[in-house]
Amino acid sequence: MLKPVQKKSLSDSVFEQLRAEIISGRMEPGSTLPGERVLCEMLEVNRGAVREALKRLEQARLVSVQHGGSTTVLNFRETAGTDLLSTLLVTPEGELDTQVARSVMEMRSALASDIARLCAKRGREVAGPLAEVVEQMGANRKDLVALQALSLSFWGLLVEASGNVAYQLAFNSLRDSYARFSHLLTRVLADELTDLKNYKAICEAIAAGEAEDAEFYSRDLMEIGERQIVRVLDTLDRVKE
Amino acid sequence: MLKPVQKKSLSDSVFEQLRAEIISGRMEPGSTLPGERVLCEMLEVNRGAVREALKRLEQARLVSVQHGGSTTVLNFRETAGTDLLSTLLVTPEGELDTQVARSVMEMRSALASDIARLCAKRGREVAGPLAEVVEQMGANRKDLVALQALSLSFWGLLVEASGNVAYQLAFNSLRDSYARFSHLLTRVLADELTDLKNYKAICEAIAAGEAEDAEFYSRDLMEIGERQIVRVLDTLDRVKE
DNA sequence: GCTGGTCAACTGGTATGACCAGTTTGATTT
DNA sequence: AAATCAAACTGGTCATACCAGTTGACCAGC
Repeated sequence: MLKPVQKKSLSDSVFEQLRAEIISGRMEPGSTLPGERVLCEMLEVNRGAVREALKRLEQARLVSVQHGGSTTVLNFRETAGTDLLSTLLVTPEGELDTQVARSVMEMRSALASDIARLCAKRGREVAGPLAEVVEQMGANRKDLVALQALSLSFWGLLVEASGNVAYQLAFNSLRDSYARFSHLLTRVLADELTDLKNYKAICEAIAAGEAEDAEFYSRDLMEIGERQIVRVLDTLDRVKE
Repeated sequence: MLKPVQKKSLSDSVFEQLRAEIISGRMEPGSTLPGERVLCEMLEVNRGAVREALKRLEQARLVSVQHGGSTTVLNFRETAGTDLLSTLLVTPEGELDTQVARSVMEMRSALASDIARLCAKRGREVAGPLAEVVEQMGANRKDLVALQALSLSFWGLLVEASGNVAYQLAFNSLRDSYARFSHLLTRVLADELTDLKNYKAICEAIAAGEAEDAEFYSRDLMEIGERQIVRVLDTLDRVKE
């Protein structure tokens, strides 16, 4: 399968470079960035490119820039939003950050169960489309990659029907993080993806408006995958020592 | 109390204007934005300002711009991160969006209980500083505004000690949303803020490493505030009809 | 009739150099 | 020592030119 080649603009490169410096900690929170004109020289680009990159960093809450003053590095852990997760998931060395991965899995479990609960409470109309997805999962029970996509659809429907935008936005960030490593997780999540019984149970609980059941089965389902992934992460950590 | 006046740059204004158009739905997802040069004319600013604003919109995942092609509006509900919450909390008319507020409160409850649980599991060393905050809360039990700040410190410590970056980043967005209306919530949250017994119970559960207790008391505490706020939100909705 | 090439007219991306507007600094004045 | 003020920073705005992808109409050539 061929993928579209990714093309980066200058300001994108500048942005990524500065972001890496900040996230890695090489630029400490509170320290000041070089002036725009200096950055131009160092990076050998024009000032417009630098400014566009700085605006993006500001939007991501990684830096704070003030007219006349200087641009300072923020403590992103205390300011950034969840959209930074997919970036944090990759260490400066390009490897998977296991601690961040654990965080993502924990959040996934917590959100999923509450999403299902809310859905049973006030989004029962989604049970129909949901059942269709589960049916397709049944038809593709041997194709893990297809199941991955269907599972994402399943939870996408659920989170939308939950009527909770906060969860939806957090879900977006989790999904983006997931996308970065989905190919590695296909097999690790096999048990969860093929647990059709649980998907159906969630579906039925929502259709029946049984919030507690929906919450219970979701938590159960999530814990299956979380357990497996944590096991892999623990192994990874042990190997690296 | 005087507050520093906020000074907006041109690109900030452009950004906010376009963001409002997108969030309000006046610009539909999938539709294309006018070209940069056209925007310049319409907004009467130079192209640099427009481009900086577009970069920020891109970073916030509200639009997608491609070289040579056109700039299209994204469905922010399916792409943005939690940092958009504080913006969504205010309707185009400048009022509080009660549905978003409910979402925020629900997420708060879900996160808080899991944060406390994780803290008891692997962040017990925070019990000391935590106890200090609780002690200060006791000393200021009559000053609701002080209690608000201390409560934020309490949860800030907790989320940091939980060792879960995903929760920390989500917490940042919740905190920002909260900040916008904290003055209105001072009295509504009075019962929660003065429930010292519960704060202490959480504190002790964490010190003892009792994850289930920490989770239970947190959920209990959050539900106090959530119940009150939901009651107010329901009233607001009823009045507006 | 289809494929593939070419070209013009879009779109956004980069570059430059000037100037405006706040902030900081430090020498000067009181 | 404290207040003052002007240079020398910093970022913000601007106009203009040109580079670089994208699109679609058009036109060979098989």
